[in-house]
Amino acid sequence: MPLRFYNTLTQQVQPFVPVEPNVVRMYTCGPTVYDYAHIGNFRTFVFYDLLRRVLRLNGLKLDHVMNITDVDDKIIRNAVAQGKSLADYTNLYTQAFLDDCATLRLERPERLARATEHIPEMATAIRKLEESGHTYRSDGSVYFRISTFPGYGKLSHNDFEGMVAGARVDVDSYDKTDARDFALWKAPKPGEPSWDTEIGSGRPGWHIECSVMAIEFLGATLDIHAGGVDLIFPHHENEIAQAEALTGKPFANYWLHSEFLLVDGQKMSKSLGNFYTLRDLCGELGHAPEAIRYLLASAPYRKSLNFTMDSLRSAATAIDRLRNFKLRLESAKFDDGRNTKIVDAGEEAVRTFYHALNDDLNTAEALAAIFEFVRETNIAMDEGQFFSGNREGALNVLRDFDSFFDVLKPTAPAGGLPDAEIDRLVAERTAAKKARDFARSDRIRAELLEQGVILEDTKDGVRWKRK
RNA sequence: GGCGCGGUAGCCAAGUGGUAAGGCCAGGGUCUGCAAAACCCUUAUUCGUCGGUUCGAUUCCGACCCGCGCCUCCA
Repeated sequence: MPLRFYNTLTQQVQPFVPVEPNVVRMYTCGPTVYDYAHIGNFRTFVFYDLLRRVLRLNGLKLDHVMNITDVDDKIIRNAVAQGKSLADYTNLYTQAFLDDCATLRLERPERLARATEHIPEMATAIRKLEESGHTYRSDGSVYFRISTFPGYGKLSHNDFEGMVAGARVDVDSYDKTDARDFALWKAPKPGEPSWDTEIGSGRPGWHIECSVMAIEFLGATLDIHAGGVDLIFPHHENEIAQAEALTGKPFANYWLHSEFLLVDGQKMSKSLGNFYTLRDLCGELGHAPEAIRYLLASAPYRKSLNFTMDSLRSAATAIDRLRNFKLRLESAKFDDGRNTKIVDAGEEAVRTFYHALNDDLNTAEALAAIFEFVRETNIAMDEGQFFSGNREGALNVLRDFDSFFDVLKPTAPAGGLPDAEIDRLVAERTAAKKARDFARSDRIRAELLEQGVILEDTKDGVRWKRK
């Protein structure tokens, strides 16, 4: 199946065709680095990662830009409150964000763009918008006049016609002339950071940052612009207005939006206080990053996903099942031969897997295909119908799975026994067991368990894994 | 009020105009010195409610009920 996505702009699932064959110019809205990101935020960042992977699976080369908003009201407020410079304050959370992304195995975009490093370009864009009559000034701030952009509302499918027609344009007013008008440039305030630019002193509004950096790096028309659904209005709507007023060209061909992570049926958010950071979950609560990644990836991105500790444990168990399967494939002894039914099942699973991913990233269906294969193959192994010639093919199914989901490799524990030491203890226990010294063998088993190592006695011998 | 999303088993969650994927939990079993682990099996006559179209609807249409989100910053 050719790759296809649901496009918020057209409200339809459409085949994905980049402007330039084989290359995808993509812009995704990144974090505002005023605090640690919570896992609701990371649902969207995981979505970007999956999006990148599915595009590459389709042979497309990526040119992906993600912004880091390192200047905004909250950042300024917090930095001032802590007596820190803007840079000191934002560097801390930028690094934390990047570390968290690495923990969740998120691929790095080709480019990360920090807003404060592109202020002159923003000023130039605003000047051009002023020259073409899309703006007005008020108290040193510059506002975008949405009545000058007829397409306003086309992304969020809001009809602002009546409002715009009825708006009285009062050039001399110091207020916004229309409730929907938004700030491109904010006047400097005492005690707050500001930049001297060709349009005067001040700092950029949030929306202009994305439009300008996207155009700067990727050109007037993007293939994909993505973000969370809460950004559709007003952020992305405003981005379109600015960018298209500036270039006269469509800003993005495909708009992709991920749904929220919910807690007890409500949006996870800082303001509601119902959030967990990655550090909360992986630190004191002891959850594995892979489980979080799996959970966030397991439901299709356009469906809101209810987060519970149960679902997180459930994700961890599901990963265990896959790891056990892999371990069994690698360690069990099989008779010579090859079962073509298993070969066919593997091919079918992989086919269904990719088919589902190409269908607007249907990760739930993709997972189902893999688990079905796992069950079929386990049964074959139980019945002695799985042979050495099947091993490689079955492992390849898992490799395909993991090149996308990326959860099979356990995150290395800090400290812990080295492999060689574990092997030694296992051998010691096996010897004790053979001598029917069960007290001793049980003691070694318990010791290893305490160190987070689980032993499994199988008919082909003992194997171990880390918890 | 406008716009958008959703209501499928105990929980999470796919899906199709032809009779309900998958994961977790639970129960049962295989294996085992005992365990643990692992593996297997079982678990929705039913898809928010009521109408309509149809040979047939969970799937299409209409109405209604409920939940959530955006409309101010927000992934």
